[in-house]
Amino acid sequence: MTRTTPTPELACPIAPVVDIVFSRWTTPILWTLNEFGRMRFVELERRITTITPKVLTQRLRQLERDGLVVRTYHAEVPPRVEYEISELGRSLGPLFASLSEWSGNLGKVEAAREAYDSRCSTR
Amino acid sequence: MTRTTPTPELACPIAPVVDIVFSRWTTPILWTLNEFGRMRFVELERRITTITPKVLTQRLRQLERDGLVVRTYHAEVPPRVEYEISELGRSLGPLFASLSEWSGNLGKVEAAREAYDSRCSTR
DNA sequence: TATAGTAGGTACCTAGAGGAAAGTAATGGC
DNA sequence: GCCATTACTTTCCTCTAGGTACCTACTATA
Repeated sequence: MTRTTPTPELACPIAPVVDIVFSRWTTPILWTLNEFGRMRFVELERRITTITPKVLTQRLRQLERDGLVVRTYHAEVPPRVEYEISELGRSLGPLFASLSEWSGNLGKVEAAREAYDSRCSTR
Repeated sequence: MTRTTPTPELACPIAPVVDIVFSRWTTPILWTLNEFGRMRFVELERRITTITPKVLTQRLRQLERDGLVVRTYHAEVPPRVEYEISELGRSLGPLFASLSEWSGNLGKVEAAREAYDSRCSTR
């Protein structure tokens, strides 16, 4: 988790970024906050329908620690907590846009898979 | 693995791309092949120093199936296999460049972490 | 004869991410 | 008195990516 020395596989300079930004749940959370703005815990939970509260809390804490998300706690009667993307997080916007654009190629990936699978099953 | 129906968390349109391209080892493999061109198995193994042959094979097979990497087998005396990035894989180039650029922000992430940790330990 | 090199395959194990379900504190509404 | 709501926390369990270690076939070279 805490890598003090850059590990050798990081001869690849983008691996650390992937580590921080792109995992199963951090990506949907960041994308949602970037797309729809400030939001409460339950609202996030409802948008990212399949996430469990435990995991949502874990990922949000991690993203807050990494400075990508800002958490605001309002000590009210039913507690109210708001999450929003930080300035640093917002700087990922163009990246998300590129990814969104590249997702147009998912059809090609699917086609490649089918071709590969039929090549293997027929022989 | 084989998601026939788009799962609900994929209300986030970039999650599937992340699934295919960004994991611990697929990223360094794709980046290396994109950066240094066609390469043999052992050469990849040596560049990505900490990967084990088992995992390298697994990831290469997956990337080949997804159409991102092309494998060429030469039935020679000591067998020779070459891997290169496909055209589809090459289309990830700009993305990698953006990521590489964003990695300049890793210092900010580290600073945010230290700030967060000191905030928690002092109270 | 033995060793090294290539491109893997196989069996077994561990760690960490994530899922399920229930609990918690505080209080307003019925 | 009881339930609902919010934002979690806790416990327990599963599943899979990845690691370790060893094996394979084939041959050139020392």
